Amino acid sequence: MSQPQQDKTAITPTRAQDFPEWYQQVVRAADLAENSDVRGCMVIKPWGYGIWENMQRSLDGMFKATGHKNAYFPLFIPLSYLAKEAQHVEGFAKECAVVTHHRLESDGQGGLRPAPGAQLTEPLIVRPTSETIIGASYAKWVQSWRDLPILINQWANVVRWEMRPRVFLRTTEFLWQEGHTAHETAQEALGETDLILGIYEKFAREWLALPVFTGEKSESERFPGAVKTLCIEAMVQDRKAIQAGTSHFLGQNFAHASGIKFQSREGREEHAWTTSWGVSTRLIGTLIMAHADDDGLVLPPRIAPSQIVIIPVTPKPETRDAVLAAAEQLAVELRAQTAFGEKISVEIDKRDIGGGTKTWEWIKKGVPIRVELGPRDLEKGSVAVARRDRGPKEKAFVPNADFVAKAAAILEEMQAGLLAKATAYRDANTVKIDTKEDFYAFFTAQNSGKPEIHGGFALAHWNGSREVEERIKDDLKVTIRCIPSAAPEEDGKCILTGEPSKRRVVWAKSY
RNA sequence: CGGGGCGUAGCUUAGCUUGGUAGAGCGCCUGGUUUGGGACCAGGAGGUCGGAGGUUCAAAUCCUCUCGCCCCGACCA
Repeated sequence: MSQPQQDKTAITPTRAQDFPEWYQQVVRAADLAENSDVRGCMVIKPWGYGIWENMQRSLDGMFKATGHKNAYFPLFIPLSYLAKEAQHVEGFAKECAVVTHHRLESDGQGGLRPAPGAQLTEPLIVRPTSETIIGASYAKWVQSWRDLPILINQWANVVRWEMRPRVFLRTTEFLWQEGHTAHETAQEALGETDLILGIYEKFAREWLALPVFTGEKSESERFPGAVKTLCIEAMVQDRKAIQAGTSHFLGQNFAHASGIKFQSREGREEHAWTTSWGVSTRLIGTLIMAHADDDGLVLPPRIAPSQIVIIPVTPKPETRDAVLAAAEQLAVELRAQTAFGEKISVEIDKRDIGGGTKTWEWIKKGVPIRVELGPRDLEKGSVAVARRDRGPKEKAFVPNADFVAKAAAILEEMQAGLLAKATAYRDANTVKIDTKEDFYAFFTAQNSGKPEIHGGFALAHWNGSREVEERIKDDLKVTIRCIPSAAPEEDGKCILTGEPSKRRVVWAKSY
């Protein structure tokens, strides 16, 4: 049966029909990334990588502004380093790629095999995270309290051999930044952990248009080896939670493991207090699931690789050159405008393909503003402006100069609109729950065979025990996403045991 | 690693039960007609049917082994 035109969506299935499949289709339709021949490893295509570059640039600026510097440490970590921190080994040993040889030889059948004579005396692991190898350097660098703090970040790739990969959300190799700092006192290190969490929260809100809960992880969700893990948690459109960034206070655990010692102001030998923190290409997956719709990606203007695309309409060869020249001129004028404190980014799509196809490609890629410019517009001195936060057919004909003058304001309005929409959605699906029955009902789908979108964030009391968490996880696959830092103290009863509790925590199903 | 499923053109796949040597749609290329719009018509390129072995006059199809991928669980930025 053919669908009426207005019901047709660019992405099938829709979010409501099959959210995970919709996600995959958006990644493909927006030309962000594709699976490679290597299991769990993706190829990030230019449009996807452009988003990552913008994320890098913005975050990097904020790290630098708070005194951090970039450096780079090895991809390979000696196996023995990982073993230095007990919790850390337990957390990562199961998912490590291991390098055992340094040479290949012919296997006599036209193929290659690792040369038996070229076995490494100590295997190397491909970093799943760099605490241990960076710690080894810090141990050499730090002698005195005067050498502290060390505030370093690195942009790198890491490998975690996960069981079930999913593009951007959980890939075997992923790109991230990992900050590693060492401090003289616990208090200073805790301050660093908070500072970074604040940067992550600000970045999520102001750049990604994502409202997030900030808070601390419960013991069972903590980073392996950390004393305290802070996080930002976002809600996406299937109402699940996604951990979008973490900032860990590592106490002296890794300093002991790596031997980061210094002589204090009092002349005593002490271990440094360290932190580590990171966000990854998972943020791109988060962005997609939070903002995209049934016509494809919707990009917050502040993070879009191109904020405006100009689509020249060239129906007749005789007007083609004039239209292209006008498009170039419009691009120059727009690029002179400033939005969010930076030059507006503009792209002209001159490809020789059908106009409709071209328009839909840009809708699916989520470019914030599409501008059509054709011969009739030239005569009238106007352009046709379409916004990604409005319907695909909706366009406004505005005088050229007016559009140039208003472009920045439109982009900023769209950015604010996306945040408002995401916040309203998050708030509408965040509920206080006080009884076990309500809690279980909230997280149980009506249709168990093919669960519909359900649940959300539940703010509920908890007795603080690991047993309750595990019970709820086993029953419902629901976990504590964070113990929110902003939540006021409030007397209540644990959702499961009825024991007294001082504070509500955030529960949700998660990615 | 347990339990299911699947590997046929760039993508989605038909054919396999009942062996006779490969078909479609989309995409791609060329030409034409269109053109404020995901258009239409015509022609064309592209496949050692995941790999190896076996049965047979003959294998995408039957048998054995092997590799890879997807889904469901435990784990995770």
